[in-house]
Amino acid sequence: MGRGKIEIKRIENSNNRQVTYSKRRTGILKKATEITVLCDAHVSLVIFATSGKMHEYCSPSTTVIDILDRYHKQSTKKLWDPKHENLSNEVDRVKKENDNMQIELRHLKGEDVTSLNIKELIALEETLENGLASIRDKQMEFPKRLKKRVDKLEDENRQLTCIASQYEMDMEDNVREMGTGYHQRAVRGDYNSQIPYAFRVQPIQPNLQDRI
Amino acid sequence: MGRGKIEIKRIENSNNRQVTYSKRRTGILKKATEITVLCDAHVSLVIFATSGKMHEYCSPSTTVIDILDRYHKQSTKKLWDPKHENLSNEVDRVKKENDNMQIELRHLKGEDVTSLNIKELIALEETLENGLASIRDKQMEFPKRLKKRVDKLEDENRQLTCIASQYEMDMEDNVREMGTGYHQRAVRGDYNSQIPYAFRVQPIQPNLQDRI
DNA sequence: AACTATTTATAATA
DNA sequence: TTATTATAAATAGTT
Repeated sequence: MGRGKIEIKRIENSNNRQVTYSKRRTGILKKATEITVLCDAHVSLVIFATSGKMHEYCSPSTTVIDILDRYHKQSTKKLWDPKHENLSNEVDRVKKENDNMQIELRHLKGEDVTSLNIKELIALEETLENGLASIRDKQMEFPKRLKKRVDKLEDENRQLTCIASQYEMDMEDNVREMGTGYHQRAVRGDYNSQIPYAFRVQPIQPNLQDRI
Repeated sequence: MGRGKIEIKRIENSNNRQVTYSKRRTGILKKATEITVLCDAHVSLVIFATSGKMHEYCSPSTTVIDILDRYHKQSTKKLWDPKHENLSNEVDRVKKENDNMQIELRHLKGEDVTSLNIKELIALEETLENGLASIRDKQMEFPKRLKKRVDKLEDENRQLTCIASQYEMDMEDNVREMGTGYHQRAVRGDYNSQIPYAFRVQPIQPNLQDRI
C-alpha cells in the first residue's frame, strides 16, 4: 500500500528502513488499539527497533505483566520458573551464532583458510571481490582517493607483468609435480600464445615503463 | 477500510465482533511479521480474545521472554528479581558482540557502506585486499586454479591499461568539480609524469597489445 | 468462507 | 522530520 508494491524482505537502505519502521510502528500500534476497542481484546505489543529504542502498547486496565501472566499460564513454555534455563539456552544460541560469524569474518580476512576446499575458496574470493568493488566505488567519491587509485592501478599494471611470468613458471613446476588429470600438454602448448607479447618474459628487452 | 466506515468503539453485536476480531487479528499478526522482516525489528505480540483464547507473535531468533527481558530493563517496573540479571546481562553482551560482527560482515561484503568515511573505507579496502591475497595464495595449491589465475591476470593486465586512462579523465573532471583543498595544481602538474608512458592516453598510437 | 466496494495504510516523493 | 499523494492492502458489509 504505497506508490509501489514492495517485497517483504529486509530494506537494505538504512534510511528507508528507518522511515518505514517509524510509519509501520505507528500503523501497528494503531491496529492494536483498534482491535482492543472494537473487540474487547487484550493486547500486549512490544517493539524494539534495531537502534534498541522500545515502543509498547498494552490494553487499558491491564499491564504487560498481567498479559504475561496469562501468557505463561496458557503457553506450554513456562515463563517465570525456568527463566534461568531459557536464558541460558538463549546465551548458548547467541554464542553459537557468534562463533559462526567469527569464523566467517576470519575467512573473509583470509585467516584460518587451511581447512577450506577449492569450491569454498572460490566462493570466498567472489564475495571479497564484490566487497572490494563496492568499497572502491564508494571511495571514488573522494577526489584524493581517486588520484591514489590511479597511481595504484599503474603500479599494479607494472607488477602484473612480473607476476604473470612468475606464475607461468610456478605453474609449469606445479603441473609437472601434481601429475595427471589436468591436460598437461594443452596447458603447456596454449600458454604462450595466450599471453600478450608485451607481458612475456623478455630478459633482454628492458621493461616498458623504464623507457620513459 | 471496508464497505463502510466504522467508528472505533466496541462492536455490540457479538457475532460481528467475533468475525472482526478474527480478521483483524490476522491483519495485525501479518503486520508484525512484516515490520520484523522489513525493518529488522524485534516484536512480541500477545493477544487475548474475550473468550480467553490466546494468539501470539514473536520475531524469529528471539523469544517472548527475551523481549520481556529487554522490556523490563527499559521500563521502570521490575518484572523479576535481580538474580537473573547476570544472565540476562550476559545475553545482552553477547548480542551486542553479535550485532557488531553483523555490521562488520556487511561492510566486508560491501553492504551498508554509505555511512562510512574515507578513512574507514580505506581500512576496509586494505582488509579486503589482504583477505583476497590469502585466499588466492591458498587457491594456488590447486593446479587447475593456477591456470585460471594466470589467464585472469593476463586479462586484468590488458584491461588495466584502458581503466587507467579512463580514471585519468575522470579524475581531471572530478578535481575540477570538487574545487579547493586538494592541491589542484600539484595534482595536475605531477600527474602525467607519474603515469608510465605506456598508459597515457595516446589516441594516435595503437594499444600495445595490438602490436602482436 | 468468499467476495468486493471502500476505507486505510503506506511507498515514493518533495 | 513532516506533508503529500498515488497505490497497495486491509477489511466492513454482503453473499
